[in-house]
Amino acid sequence: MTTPMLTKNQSLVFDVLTKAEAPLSAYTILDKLRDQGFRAPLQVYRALDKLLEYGVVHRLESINSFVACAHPNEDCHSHGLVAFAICESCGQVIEFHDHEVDHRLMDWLKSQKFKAEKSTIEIRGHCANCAA
Amino acid sequence: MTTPMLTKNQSLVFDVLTKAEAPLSAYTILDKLRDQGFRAPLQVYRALDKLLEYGVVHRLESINSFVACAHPNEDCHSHGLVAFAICESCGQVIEFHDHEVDHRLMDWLKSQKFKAEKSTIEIRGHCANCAA
DNA sequence: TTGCACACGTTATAGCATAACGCAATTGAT
DNA sequence: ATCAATTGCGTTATGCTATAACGTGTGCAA
Repeated sequence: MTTPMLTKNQSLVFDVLTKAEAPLSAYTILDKLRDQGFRAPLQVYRALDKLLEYGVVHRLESINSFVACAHPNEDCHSHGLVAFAICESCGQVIEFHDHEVDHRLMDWLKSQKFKAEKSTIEIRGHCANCAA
Repeated sequence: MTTPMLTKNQSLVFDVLTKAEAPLSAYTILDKLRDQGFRAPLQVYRALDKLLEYGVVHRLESINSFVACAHPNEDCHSHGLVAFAICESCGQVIEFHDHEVDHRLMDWLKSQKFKAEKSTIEIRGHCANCAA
């Protein structure tokens, strides 16, 4: 998918996520945008829905947060599954794509005649810097 | 880990999950246990915490729900990562363990010097019965 | 110009999870 | 025996996450 022009709200939310060094919750984004006129959660969630649809933002299900895609110029939908390593100390996220893992999972799903639509692969732990 | 004797509350919660045909949210479990004297969410969450710790229950992060482990006699901690295929129509969950996927992910994590602690692999879509 | 699609704003509400308090039972070391 | 530590439990209150439902304005195509 090619990313359309972003609306004002979408741009604001995307900028906040791009500048952040760690994933942000929707409510944290809201707080960061109060000065630009944001007042309600829906303003954030609606922008996020679109950004997710465009593939420029990822949702981290295990921590109810959102990050900008680490591969801005590629198409996240085209390189298959995305995996995340999430540091529980510093919050940093490493994004990663692997065709081997993809294929293996897809083969299994196929053997079960399961039609995959969305996937979540998240590993929580400690990054190189934070691991004592 | 060997599973210790379950307390009354833990047994009640575990039974509900075992009998369920689909994952249940904590609040759904609460409602099903009101007749046995459950009154507050914490009663459910505390039991769930222990059952998760013992490895007899899994949490599905992407749908905020819980399922009994599909491999009651094995030790879920010993066979590494667990993956789930979750049907968005009927709610059915297929649980699955694959060493290939494990190793591939673990190798990558190692290359990043990332110390993994918890993992989430969840695929949402439609099962064989529900896929039109 | 009418109808449609879409983004937006607002209020209210639903759904998920935990903090903080106190009590009771158990265990185990001294 | 007794004291301290641990664990489970019950309750109230609260906080965080997400969406429903309503109405407005704008742009564009038939």
